[in-house]
Amino acid sequence: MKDILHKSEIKEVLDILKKLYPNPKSELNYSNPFELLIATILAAQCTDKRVNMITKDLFKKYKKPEDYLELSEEELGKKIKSCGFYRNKSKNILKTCKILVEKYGGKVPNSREELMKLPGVGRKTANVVISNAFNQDAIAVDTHVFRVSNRIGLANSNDVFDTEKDLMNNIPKKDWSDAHHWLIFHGRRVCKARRPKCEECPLTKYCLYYKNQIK
DNA sequence: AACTCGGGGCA
DNA sequence: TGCCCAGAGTT
Repeated sequence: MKDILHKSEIKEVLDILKKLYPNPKSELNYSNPFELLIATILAAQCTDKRVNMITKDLFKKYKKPEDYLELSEEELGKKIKSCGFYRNKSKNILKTCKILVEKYGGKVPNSREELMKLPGVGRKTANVVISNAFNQDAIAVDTHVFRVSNRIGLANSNDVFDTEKDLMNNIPKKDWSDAHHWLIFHGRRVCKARRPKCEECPLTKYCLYYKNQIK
């Protein structure tokens, strides 16, 4: 028996989140699959605003995978330094670009399986790319989406894959993209990993985590 | 399952 | 100063 809210409660929760975060558009709104891929790799453990600062400059000169092959790890590392973990990210991006050129003709593959073979691309990044750039059914589960959705009862699993399935079952498809951002915003501002601000949260009426806490 | 990578924003 | 951050790879 899964500890998940009823359909009617889920609808109310989503309505509350919608009002709470009326403008859920991410800073990472790249239409180009390649730029979306690079921006999402950079976004690991880093806010979208900072990634946007980096890519705004980076993408002026480096638009295609081929463009990156002339860069050394040190050179690219310097350009992306402010987003953190820059040595790993630089190395992975250069390897990924090399693979994109040599194996995929400079294009970004459109399947999760192929994307996850690329260095620096895990399930979350792959899901971001296929859902946003290739219009496929997927919900990218990052730490915020995972924590918040499992706390309030939109999902019930300690596994990312099952959380994805729960969310896709419980949220209407038209809301997937927005709900992804609602959960992230709420996770950052209110439903934080440590010291969640339940006293400010309009979802406590429904929240299973809150109900378990107060007794 | 635990560890590593990390500069920068903010209290 | 210390805490925290739109993950992924390695051991």
